[in-house]
Amino acid sequence: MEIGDLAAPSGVSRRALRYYEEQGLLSPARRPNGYRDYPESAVRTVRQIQVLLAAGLGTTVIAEILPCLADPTVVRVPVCPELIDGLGAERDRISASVDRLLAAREILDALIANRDRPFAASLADLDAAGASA
Amino acid sequence: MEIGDLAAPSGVSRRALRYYEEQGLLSPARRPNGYRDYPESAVRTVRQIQVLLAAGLGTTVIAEILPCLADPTVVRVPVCPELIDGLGAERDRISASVDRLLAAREILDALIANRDRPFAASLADLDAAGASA
DNA sequence: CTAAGGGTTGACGTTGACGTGAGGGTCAAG
DNA sequence: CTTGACCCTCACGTCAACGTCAACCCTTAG
Repeated sequence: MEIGDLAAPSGVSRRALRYYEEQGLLSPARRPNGYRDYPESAVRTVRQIQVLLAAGLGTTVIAEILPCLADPTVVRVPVCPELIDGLGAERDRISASVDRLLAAREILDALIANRDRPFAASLADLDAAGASA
Repeated sequence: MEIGDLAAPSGVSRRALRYYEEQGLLSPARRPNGYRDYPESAVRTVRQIQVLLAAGLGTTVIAEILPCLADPTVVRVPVCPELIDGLGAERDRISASVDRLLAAREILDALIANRDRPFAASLADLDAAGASA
């Protein structure tokens, strides 16, 4: 499939796809005319990339773990060595982010719900989240 | 309290505090010598800012909702008008972010745990998260 | 007096994931 | 054979939340 066929349904821009390739996240084949030729599996890969990017992972880390996620039916995990430790750190970062996101959501919920009443509970939640950060 | 007294325990840099002021998030008084003079309540406010920033809210939005969070014991919510709708949108964004973060964490967990076994369940989770995005 | 360690205001640099043209091939349709 | 819709490769622009450096002032300890 060409870049447009991949971009449209994925909701990701062509520019982003070229950027992903530039960063080593995708390596589409090339047609004789130079056009990029993506396999069907690229759709899934792009979704993986999007999720990991949204989780705050950089393209370089994603480039490292993408091989471990590729073609699960065919290939085995290529034994990522000490990379695992880095992933643990990333995992912790994500967990912390989730906590802060939830705390922020509580604040917003309080603001939305109690549009003209005071709210002390949300501030307590805030302290809890702040202490964990 | 001076800027250093606020920065140190809050874990936020002096530069950040000046930036917050520049963005209208903080308005410390000034000593005769020009030094910023923060009230004790600024500690709490800074934590609020940090949480909301970490939630992906911009400084402009935070500047709008901070008055609604200030001095809950003294002031009442100043009736934020249609701002509430924007907050609802932010809330939804946060919820979506949480979903994606959890999906990403599942991927990482699968990678960490099954360091040499395949993993199909995490890919299903990925599809679910990708569909909601 | 002087050095150390605060503070102040600019103002430019950074980082990451792209946006946005510029300038130019390719290809099926009319 | 030209129009229009794709594609390509540079390559600079953007945006946000600061980092960093410069050049300067204020204050306290020795």
